[in-house]
Amino acid sequence: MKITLKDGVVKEYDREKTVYDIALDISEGLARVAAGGIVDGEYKDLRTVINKDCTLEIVTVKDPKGLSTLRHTTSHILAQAVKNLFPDAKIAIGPSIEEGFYYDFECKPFSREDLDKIEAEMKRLIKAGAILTRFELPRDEAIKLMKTRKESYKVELIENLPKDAKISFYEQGEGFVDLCAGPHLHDLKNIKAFKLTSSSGAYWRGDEKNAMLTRIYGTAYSDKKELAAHLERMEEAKRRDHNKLGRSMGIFTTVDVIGQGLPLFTPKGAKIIQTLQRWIEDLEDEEWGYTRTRTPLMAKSDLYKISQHWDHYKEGMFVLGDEKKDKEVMALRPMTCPFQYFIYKNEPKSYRDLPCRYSETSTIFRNEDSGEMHGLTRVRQFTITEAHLIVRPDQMAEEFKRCLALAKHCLEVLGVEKDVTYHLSKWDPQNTEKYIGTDEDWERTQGHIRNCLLELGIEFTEEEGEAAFYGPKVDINAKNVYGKEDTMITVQWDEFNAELFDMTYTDQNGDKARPGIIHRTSMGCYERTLAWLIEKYAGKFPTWLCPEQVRILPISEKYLNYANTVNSHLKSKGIRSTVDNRAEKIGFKIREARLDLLPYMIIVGEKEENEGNISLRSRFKGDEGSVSLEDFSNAVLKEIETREIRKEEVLD
RNA sequence: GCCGAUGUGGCUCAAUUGGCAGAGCAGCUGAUUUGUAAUCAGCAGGUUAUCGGUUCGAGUCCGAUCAUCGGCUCCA
Repeated sequence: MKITLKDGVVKEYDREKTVYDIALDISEGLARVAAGGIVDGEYKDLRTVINKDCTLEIVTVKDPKGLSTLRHTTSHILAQAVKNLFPDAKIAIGPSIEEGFYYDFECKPFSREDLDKIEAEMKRLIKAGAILTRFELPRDEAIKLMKTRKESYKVELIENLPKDAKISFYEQGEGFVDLCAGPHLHDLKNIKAFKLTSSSGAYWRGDEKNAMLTRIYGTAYSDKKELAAHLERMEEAKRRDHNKLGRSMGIFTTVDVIGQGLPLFTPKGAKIIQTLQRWIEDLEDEEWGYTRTRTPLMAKSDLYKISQHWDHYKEGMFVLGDEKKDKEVMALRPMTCPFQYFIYKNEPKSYRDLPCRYSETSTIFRNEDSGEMHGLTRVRQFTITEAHLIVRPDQMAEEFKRCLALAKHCLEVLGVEKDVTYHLSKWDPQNTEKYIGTDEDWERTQGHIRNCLLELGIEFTEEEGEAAFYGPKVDINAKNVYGKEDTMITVQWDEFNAELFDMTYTDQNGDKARPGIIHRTSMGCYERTLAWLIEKYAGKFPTWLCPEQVRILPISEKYLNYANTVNSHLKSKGIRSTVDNRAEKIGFKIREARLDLLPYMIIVGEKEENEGNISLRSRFKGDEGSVSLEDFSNAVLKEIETREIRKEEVLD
């Protein structure tokens, strides 16, 4: 195999030793070393890559760059295989993504059998083992090349590139050429482990006005072992999936005739949500200076016209009545903001009254598109403890930071503070008609939020086009078990609504002044938060959140009285305990309590009754032997009151 | 909303080319009174998501609707 190195030197390599030999050449300055470099003794993970300047580079596929290059090249092989098997297919784009890659085609939908055939063809191409070469063409010639190959999507892509651009292509064997900026693996034999995972539809260029293409998702790893580990992780994720686990644990269900996006919470699920709600409400009121409001679940359309939601989101609202026929048209509320504004406006406010922190556990309704609904994370009715802080301009930053601090506290208590990412959601300067306010308004308010985040030392990214139409916000996001990101908490900086609703206060000079508004949640909506907790803990909730915290298992009915005594003792302390009074063997009762993921089991029989104590079995340590009831109940009570998250120490 | 897949007792799954809807677990009843992950026996449970069509005959074939799942788009 001949390879032209950076400075034109042509070298002959023994294919089996290529990677090692090129590594030697790198040490002599003939090729370049990738970031991450070469790891001693790990030559098996090294791959050669063709760079944009046509140099070869050694990367290790454990590095992000190497891994994404490997996946990107695999996506090109996918394109080639699809073209071989379905010659009418047109190729669109095929990038690497976080867990793998995809490629979009204009083609009939693919079945699993199709994917298997495509995989087989890919394996054949990889075995044939072409060496990739890169070449560049002037824009005109590049368009001509793709036109002769009838690749209209590629033509469109090139036409959107600058007129004087040189367009790069990669040739990857058997005459297949794909438009690509690169880099790519140099040698197809470097693809050692890949899998096509699924197929779906996707709009060309992500725009629903465009054609629906057929997308194939796949993944690739440096070797078969890592691929197998990834697939095993996916299986584990499926086991934790709240939509599966939440249903099988009897936390929620859905019913055809009730409707899509309208989950029903069973006593178990309702108890968890009630526990969360009581905690949040008391925390806000007793420690963070909030007051509670209670406002209607619906309002006349006039209200939403003032707030401008009617213009922006009418399609997403449940409207009661017909605008053309009815004198009064109502809508179920899609948010609580304006209702609380009118609580503020109920009485004149002085600068001394501010900040007003109004919180309400409110149920809101959004008519999501039918394809959007998912488990508990995307529903048409949800409940959220949301607040609106009406504050003086000089208080905005301080209050905003306090909201972030409260959010952080809530995340810590739930044990998920390390699982989130913070985002400064900004407007889209290219799409200003979607937003209220001027360029300066947005730069200023976004700047305020940026400063708050920096002052708190929070790591964050900035996202354009993610703001609310009335202001920028901090979104705190978490990933579900499959890696898909959802917003859990939001804190928004709003300088517009006070004007829309003519909210004022009297300042120190006796003049009317305009307050600012902070919209915020201290924790996500209960549905989504519950989903997140189910997945985080795989159903093994911290004790304070468990609907059933202790189950007492009498050895036989003879000890039922003692079991009831123990139960009464625990209940009197506010511990959620029950007695399993069935005439079953103890092993059977333990098995069921284990499957129900209970934190604590108490076993009582002759020995315990005589000695006046209990035998304890916990989810954390297994069989803990004999303990005094008083010690146990005090310890559990403390665990519940401090909302402790105990580590599991046994894996039986 | 768009592309695709799926839908059989509470759950997991059977049912040959269109030919009697079945099992395990869960449930109920009875027996068993049990010492750290499954005691035994019996009983009951179904308009095969719904509606319509083809057929002598439909869980199976066709159509529509509903729901669930994987994505896309959207998400105040």
